[in-house]
Amino acid sequence: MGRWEPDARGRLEKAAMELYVERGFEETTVAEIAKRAGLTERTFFRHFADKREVLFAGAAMLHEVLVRTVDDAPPDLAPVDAAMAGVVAGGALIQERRAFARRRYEIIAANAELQERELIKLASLSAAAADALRRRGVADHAASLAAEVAIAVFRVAFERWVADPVHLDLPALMGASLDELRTVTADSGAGRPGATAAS
Amino acid sequence: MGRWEPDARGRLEKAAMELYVERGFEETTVAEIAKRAGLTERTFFRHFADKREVLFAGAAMLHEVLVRTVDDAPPDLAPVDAAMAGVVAGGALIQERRAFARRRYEIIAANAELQERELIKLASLSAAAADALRRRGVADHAASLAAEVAIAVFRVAFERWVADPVHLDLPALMGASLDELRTVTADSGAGRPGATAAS
DNA sequence: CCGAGTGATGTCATCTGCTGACATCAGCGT
DNA sequence: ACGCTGATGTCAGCAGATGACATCACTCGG
Repeated sequence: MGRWEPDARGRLEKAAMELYVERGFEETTVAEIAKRAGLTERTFFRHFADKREVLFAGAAMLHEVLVRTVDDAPPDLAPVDAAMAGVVAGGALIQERRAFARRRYEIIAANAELQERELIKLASLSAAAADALRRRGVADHAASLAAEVAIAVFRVAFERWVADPVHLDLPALMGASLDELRTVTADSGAGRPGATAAS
Repeated sequence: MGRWEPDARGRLEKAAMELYVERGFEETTVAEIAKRAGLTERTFFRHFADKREVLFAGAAMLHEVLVRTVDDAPPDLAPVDAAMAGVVAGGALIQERRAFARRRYEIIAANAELQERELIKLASLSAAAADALRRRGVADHAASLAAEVAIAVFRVAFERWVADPVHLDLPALMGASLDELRTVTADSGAGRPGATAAS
């Protein structure tokens, strides 16, 4: 038996989630989290860079899956479709943790600081996807744009998914959102692919 | 003559910008800013919600111009084009403060906390643009998507603009980026507007 | 079996961002 | 002249975050 109870990090994560739900993020102090986990404040900060990070540590897996999927996508897949494959894979992952994802979303939606952190995580996902596309030979700006589009679709689809208890299939919602984006984005003088009029 | 030197807020802003440039954002304390402005720490927080907000207070104008432009755009303009008109107007505004915009960008680029704030400001811009589009009768999700696309174009074009001293015309870069996005987004089986294969 | 080293944790001290409560005082209107 | 208002100052205090150092079970070489 160890000197300490095992899985300190896990206990901290659990305690933090509970408290964030019970009384809100701002109203929860790190000292309280640590106490509930049977640890000290100092130890909390050894496991998580800051109070917010508890909710985002798991995002590393998302990052990894997204990048790997883009890397492994068929080489002839168009940039946007490759990026979409990545976010769809991420969506599948999220769907597996449906209950957790929704609780987490609620917490984040209730606090501006957390939304900031969420946005920068999404931005870093976008950057990673863009890098992966460049690795496939996609030109610089095209890669950024395709990645931004995919993440935008991800974001919009995810919001639809959390908001609507009927829509169970996040990847499907992403596909639908991409279709919609293509319709919306299509040049108003339709049928002229490539052309544009940015006035 | 007043009891105090005039324009306390302006002095704080100036002092903060100077110090952020001189020694970096993190390394600057609010007490130092206040001291340089001839005021107290407490007064700083009466003018700015937090240490970061100094760099973002001016964004209100951008917000306003963007929304007004979308509202005033010809009613028959396609959603994406209306949103683009908004961000292009914003781009023109930024271009007028070219030197400031670049200094500010440097400061923000050097600090993660500031990037978080920047992202949430952009997100709120996107939300505002989407609302304006809905006011024009654009459907819910289409509005979100068109706004997200416009902001993505804004972001990418802005990065090109700051990075490259040769490209002086931000609005033009935005137009070009939109074209590129349309090319990238276009269905790979080109010429079939509306169709897709999100496999 | 022992002693040195390691790694996770605890303890303590300190900074800094931020906030509430209350005091101060010039200028303004009546 | 009087009181109100609004911008500022003063003071006290909490919470997040970090550095320095102590502790102690566990491990591994001898």
